[in-house]
Amino acid sequence: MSTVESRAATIYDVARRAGVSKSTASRVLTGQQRVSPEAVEQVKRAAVELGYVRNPAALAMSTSNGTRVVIGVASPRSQLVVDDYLCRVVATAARVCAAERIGVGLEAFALNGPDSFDPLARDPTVHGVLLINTTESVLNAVDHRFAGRVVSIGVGSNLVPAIDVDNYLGARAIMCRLVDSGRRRIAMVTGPRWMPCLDRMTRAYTQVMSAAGLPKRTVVGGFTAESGQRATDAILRRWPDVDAVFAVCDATALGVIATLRARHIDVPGDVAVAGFDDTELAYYAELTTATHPVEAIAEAATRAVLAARATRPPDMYFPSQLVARRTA
Amino acid sequence: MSTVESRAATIYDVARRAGVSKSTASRVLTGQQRVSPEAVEQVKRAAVELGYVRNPAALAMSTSNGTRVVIGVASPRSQLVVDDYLCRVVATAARVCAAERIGVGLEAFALNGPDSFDPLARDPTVHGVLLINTTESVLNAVDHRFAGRVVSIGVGSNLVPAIDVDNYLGARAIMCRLVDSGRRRIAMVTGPRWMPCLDRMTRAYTQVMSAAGLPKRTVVGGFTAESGQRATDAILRRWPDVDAVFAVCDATALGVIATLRARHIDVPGDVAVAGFDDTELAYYAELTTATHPVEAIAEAATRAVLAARATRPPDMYFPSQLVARRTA
DNA sequence: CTGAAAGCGCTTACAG
DNA sequence: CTGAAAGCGCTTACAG
Repeated sequence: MSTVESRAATIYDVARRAGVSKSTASRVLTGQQRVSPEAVEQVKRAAVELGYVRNPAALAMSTSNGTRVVIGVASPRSQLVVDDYLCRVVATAARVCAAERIGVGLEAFALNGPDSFDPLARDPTVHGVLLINTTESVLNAVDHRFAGRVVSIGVGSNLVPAIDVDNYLGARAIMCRLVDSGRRRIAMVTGPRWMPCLDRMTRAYTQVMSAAGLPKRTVVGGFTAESGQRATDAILRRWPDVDAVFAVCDATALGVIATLRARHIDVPGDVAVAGFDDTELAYYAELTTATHPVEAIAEAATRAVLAARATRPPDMYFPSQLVARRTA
Repeated sequence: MSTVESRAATIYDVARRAGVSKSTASRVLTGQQRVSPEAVEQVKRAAVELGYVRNPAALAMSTSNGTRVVIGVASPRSQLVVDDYLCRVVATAARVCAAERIGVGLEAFALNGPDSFDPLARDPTVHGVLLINTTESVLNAVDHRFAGRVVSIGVGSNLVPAIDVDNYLGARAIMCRLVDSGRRRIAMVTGPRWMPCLDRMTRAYTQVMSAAGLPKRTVVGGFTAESGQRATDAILRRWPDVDAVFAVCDATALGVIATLRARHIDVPGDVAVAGFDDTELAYYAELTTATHPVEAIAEAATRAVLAARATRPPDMYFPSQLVARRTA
């Protein structure tokens, strides 16, 4: 339908075609009240016919709307580690934002300090923020002016909605499978202590173990195979009778398996191992795990930020399904 | 050094601090001639002291500079398939662009037709384009006005520089290893026919085979394990005596290995298998492969697009190293 | 070499 | 309910 022009249609083109002023066209397009039904009708039609998409650069100039959605990754030493998970979030956001001609940026910021959010808050090019690996300290630093334009893929706050995987129920499903299949001396490899979105998984572990009258055994890990290796060393040293290990992510679980097998401990014969995320690696390693719909989460979070509603959107937790394979 | 303000510094702030006009400040900041050394000095200092980063939204308004770098993925049926590789490119671009407050977008566009580039060319929010999986037809559609602002991660053209892995030498190294280790009936699983950046790999295969006086055997594959499975079926049907398979990517090679082993064909005893990319999966599968420095390539390509030089940058081919493991 | 002015596309008080 | 005008931050002819 859109006419082929040498340049994209502007609001001026739309207004002229609809026979109204720029102001009226703008009111219609921004969905304001106080416009006659006819004007609404004309403008909307003109916009469709011209294939109009508003220029976010111009919007950013007149409001402080911003031209980009920043993916803000909280990390110690504010150094950016780009793993698989983060890549998928960024790519999804870039795809979703493209339809509105908004760009995506990727930045690390400091874990602590009340000013951690300042650079973003002061940057007029920032339309909204997707928080990754949030901490309470970061959440507290979020400016009120950002309400409705920040969401957290992780834990939320009064101001910031959480949109994340339901890793509590996912972890529960895994733990129940371990217990139901007769495992009793189950250790858990957690993530870094400062990452509160993993607390839900630790809670699931603790509750299932308590309910079954079993002793809790946790060690701190990271998101890498190497951390799984170190964790396994620690577990075997402290609890040589361990008969199952549950790790917060697949990469770690793979490191656990490799270390166990290197010590001639059979998986799953001697020790069952389960991860979380259901990555491609897990499929090849026949690893028991739980799904993590990263793209769906990232898309929902991005849309929430783009919408920039005045009110805080509700939290959303995406279901995680148990994927039973050979290792547990 | 930068003073903490409630808003980011504008060029007006810089000009005032330097004691010159906005125009002069702009000339200095854009690196034009015709400015006194003193003015240059003052303005530069003021910019540093204020932590000035120019607002790309405003730039985009006055020039047609654009606020985002679009990652344009050519694909049949213009449907976007986001794989690992693409994710890494997007995340890298998003990280590099963030420093200049530019955003990144991810879009698919049609493989054919002289108009495929039009929507991008007409969009004033587009600062530059990173082409992925380019074809000649797409390259021909690139507008002259985009010279210096498009680079191709793949094949290039007169107008568009290529920045990519040197998959010719990488493939050669793999082929030489296969031949040197005594393999003689070597099949190659190529990529989709329309993807010209893979021609360099096919050429390496052909040349090594010719030089060794061996017969060429190629089948078409994709970038997935399933395509490796189908390719293996075809290879075993046509050349049951095959003793090595070289696939254009690790995912395909893994599919090849799985299929061979399912048929009780030993890898590497009966058939050696090699891939390309050196992904994490390859490490776990002990797959012989060649490195593919995706992040370095994406960073170089992004910087070239951001620089937006008037002249076409030179082509760049990043070296690929052989990674010898168990499968070949 | 330098400044005042116009303009990019949009929104939003301000008058009607 | 509607239009004319100002303004967001920048660059670039246009005069000096």
